[in-house]
Amino acid sequence: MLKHGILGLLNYGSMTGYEINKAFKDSLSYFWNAQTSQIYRELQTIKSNGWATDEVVEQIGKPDKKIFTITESGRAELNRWLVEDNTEFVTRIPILMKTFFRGERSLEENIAYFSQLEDMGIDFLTQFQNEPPKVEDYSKRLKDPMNAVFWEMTVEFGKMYIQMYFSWVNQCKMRLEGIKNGSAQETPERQPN
Amino acid sequence: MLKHGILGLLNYGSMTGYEINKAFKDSLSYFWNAQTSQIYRELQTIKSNGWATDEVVEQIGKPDKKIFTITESGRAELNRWLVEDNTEFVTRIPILMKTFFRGERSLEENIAYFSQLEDMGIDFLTQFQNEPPKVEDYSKRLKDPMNAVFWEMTVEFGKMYIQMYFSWVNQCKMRLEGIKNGSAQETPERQPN
DNA sequence: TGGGTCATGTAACCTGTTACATGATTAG
DNA sequence: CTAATCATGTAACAGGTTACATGACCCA
Repeated sequence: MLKHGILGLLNYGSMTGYEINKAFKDSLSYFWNAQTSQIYRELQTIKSNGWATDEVVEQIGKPDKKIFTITESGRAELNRWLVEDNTEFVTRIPILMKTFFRGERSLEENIAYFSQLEDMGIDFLTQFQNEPPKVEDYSKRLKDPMNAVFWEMTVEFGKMYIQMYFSWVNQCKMRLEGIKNGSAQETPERQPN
Repeated sequence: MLKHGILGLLNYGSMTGYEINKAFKDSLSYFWNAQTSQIYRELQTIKSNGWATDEVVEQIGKPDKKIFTITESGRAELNRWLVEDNTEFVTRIPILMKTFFRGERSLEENIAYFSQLEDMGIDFLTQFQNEPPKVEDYSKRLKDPMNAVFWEMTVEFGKMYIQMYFSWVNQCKMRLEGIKNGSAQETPERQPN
């Protein structure tokens, strides 16, 4: 998956590991985390699979750099992956894993927990609004405006997700507050379907 | 994370690896995939960390089974994890990774792609409605009704997520259909903020 | 006689995380 | 003088995936 993300970026134009890392942070990091070390490792694999070639360029006043260029075989692999029909719907959501077992802690602590989740969402949103995904810079060379349509779609997903997330968090918080204030119908003894 | 999920289940009552696997499929699998082999491996680690003990029980007409029981130290670890404040907001979403690079393919193919995403959502929803998360069975021994509140919250998240997902997919599909039918304002040349 | 349930895993590989390492240039 | 930017990674470990292996019992 990460391999194919890198391949996709290289398809926009030749880049160094450093640039890929930045491009990643500026766009894909909103829904996919990748460590710098992992990117360099994947580049090795990509090269040894023949999906890209590299060229070392010496620089004055700066460290040497290694520019990766996608090959025909790499482009074929990218397209194979794009067309392949195996993406799974289920995504690991760490927040839900924790929420699931929260019955173990006190009511007050759990109300605070949801406030904390709310804060996390706000932090993400702030970051998202201050430094919105900006792949545009990396693809000036790409004349095809269709790419931008898909970038926007992933951004749109992000916006809708955050909105949904906030309403979920608030709903959970309100429910716990209802229980705290002793409204009996909030505790599920025989909840309706 | 998986370790702590298993620990959480063991906290509801002693179980074999087989039962944990089933409990997982019936509840946590809606937001966390785990292979059977992985569960057995994690149980080894859990045991060697002293978070659970095991007891082999011979059976007639059935294979022997190994019942795991959470220890005080395991319960402490579960609570440490629950209280710990390190859950990251960003989740890897494979579907977005693919969508991001879809500009590479044709319009028609991309419209079909979103139909396919829609079908995936429908499949998930069907499965979700036919066999809804049912942890209840595994926790009859737990008198505390508070647990169910949190289980329901994760189910609620799932419902809201699917809804959001469907409206995103349809919105994307409609946008592509708009482009296909030649409405110029859909192609982003200078899109507004 | 064929498929489902019960019940255990191992081995190899791939992917992700954490910690460490180096060092010059440039802008404030 | 200090922090950021540029630019490369390695090593070790943790977590996830795929393939394989075994075998009895029960129900239709």
